[in-house]
Amino acid sequence: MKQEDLTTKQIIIRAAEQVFMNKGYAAAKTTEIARVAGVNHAMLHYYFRTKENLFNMVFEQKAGLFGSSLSTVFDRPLSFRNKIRLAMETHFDILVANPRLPLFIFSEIMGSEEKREMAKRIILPKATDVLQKLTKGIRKEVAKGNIYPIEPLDLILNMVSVNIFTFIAFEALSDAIKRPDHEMAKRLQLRKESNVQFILRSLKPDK
Amino acid sequence: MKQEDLTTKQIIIRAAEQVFMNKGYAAAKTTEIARVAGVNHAMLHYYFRTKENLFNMVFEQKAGLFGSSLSTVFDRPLSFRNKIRLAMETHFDILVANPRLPLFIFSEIMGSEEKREMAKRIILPKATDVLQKLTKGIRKEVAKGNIYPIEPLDLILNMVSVNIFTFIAFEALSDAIKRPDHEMAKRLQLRKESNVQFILRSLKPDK
DNA sequence: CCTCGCGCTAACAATCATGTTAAACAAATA
DNA sequence: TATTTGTTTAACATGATTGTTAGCGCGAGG
Repeated sequence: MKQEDLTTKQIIIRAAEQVFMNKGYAAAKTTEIARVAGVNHAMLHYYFRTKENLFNMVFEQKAGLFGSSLSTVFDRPLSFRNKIRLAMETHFDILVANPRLPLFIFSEIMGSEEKREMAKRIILPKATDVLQKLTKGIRKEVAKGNIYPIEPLDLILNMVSVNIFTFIAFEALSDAIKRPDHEMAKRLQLRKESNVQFILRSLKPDK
Repeated sequence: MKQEDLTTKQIIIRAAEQVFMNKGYAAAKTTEIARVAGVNHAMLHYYFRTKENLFNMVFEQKAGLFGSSLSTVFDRPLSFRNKIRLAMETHFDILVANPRLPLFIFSEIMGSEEKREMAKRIILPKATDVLQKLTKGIRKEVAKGNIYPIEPLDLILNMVSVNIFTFIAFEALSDAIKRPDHEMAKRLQLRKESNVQFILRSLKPDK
C-alpha cells in the first residue's frame, strides 16, 4: 500500500525530512538518513550527489510551508476582527501539524548566511504581501475608531510570536514520556483561543 | 591590558562562547575555537578533555543567563502594571545585550534530550518562581477588577514571546550589511515600548 | 645549579562522515 | 536471447575532526 508505491527518491526525501527536522543540518548524518530510509547510503549520493543538495530540497519545502503559514487569506468577506481571528487560527493549526517547523527554520538560518538568504527569498514575499493587506485593514479600522492605532509590523510580529512561541515552549518542555495525544490536543485548543483573545484584546481602542 | 590578563583557559572559554553561539554545537569545530582563541588546539583537550565538556560549560552559563532574564524582581514596591512594565523592560534589555541567546538555547535543546534536561534543570526553577509571584499578583488585581482574568502561564508566555521573537526576527532579517548601531538601537527602543504597551493593553478588563 | 611541575607544542592515531566507482542486477526492448 | 537502460550494492578513497602522547621550555622552590 501507499508506502510501497513511493519511489526510492521519495523515500529518501521523507527520511531526510525526519532526520534534518530532528537534528538540524550539521548533526544529521547521511548514513542515518539512509538507515531510516532503509536504503544503501550510496543511493543518497546517486540521487542527490551531496548532503547539501538533499538538505536544500527539504529546506526550501519547509521554508515554503513556513511562509504559507504566515500568508493567510485576508480577502475573505469578514469583519476585521474575524480576519485576525481566522489568520491566527489558521497559522496556529499549521503549527499544530508542524510543531518543529519554526525552530527548524530559525536554527538553520542562525548559523548560515546562505540559508538565511534562501529563507528570505522564499518567505519575505509572502510576508510583505500579508503586511500590505494588514496595513490597509488597520487604516480603515483606525479611521472608524474601532481599534488602537498599532503599527502593522508590530501587530503581525505579535501575532506570530505568541503562536510560534507556544510550540517552542511545548517542544522544550515536552517530556520523554509524552502525554496522551487527546490531552495535548485539548491543551493546545485552549492556548489557541487564549492567543486569539490576547491579540484581539490588545487591539481594543483606548476609550 | 585586560586581554593579556586572561588565563588561557578563560581565553578558550570566550572563544568557545563565540563559536558555539554562532554555529551551534554540531557545526562548531574545536579547531576553529582554537584558532579563534589563538592557541594550539591540543590546549582545548588539555583543559577540557572533550568538546562536549567545553560546550557544557558554555551552555550551563548561557542557560543560567536565559533563566535570569525571566526571573525578574517582582518584589519591588510598584503597582502591578509597573511590575509588568519593569519585568518586560528588564527582560528586553538582557536580550539587547544577548540577542542570540534564546535561539541558541532553543536550537540546542531541539536536538538533544540531555541538553533539554540540562536546560530544564537550570531554567525551570526560576520560571516557576516567577510564575508563582505572578499568579499572586494577578489574583489580587483580578479581585480588584483592575485586569482581565488571564491565566498566569498564558501571560508569562506572551510576555517572553513578544520580546524574544523581536530578536529572532531581527537576527533572521539582519543583512550582511548591518545598519548603523544607533539606528538599530532606536528601533529596538521603539519595539520595546510597543511590546510593553501591547501586554498592558491586553490586560485591561473587559468593561 | 638542579629538578620538579606546569603549560604548552608538534606530531600522530583513530574514527567517522562524505562522496566515488566499478560491477551486479533487473526490467524493458529489440 | 541479447542489449540497453536505469537502479542498486559493496567496497573503497579521501578528508576532516576529535582526541592522545611524548617531550620541550621555563619558572619556582629546594
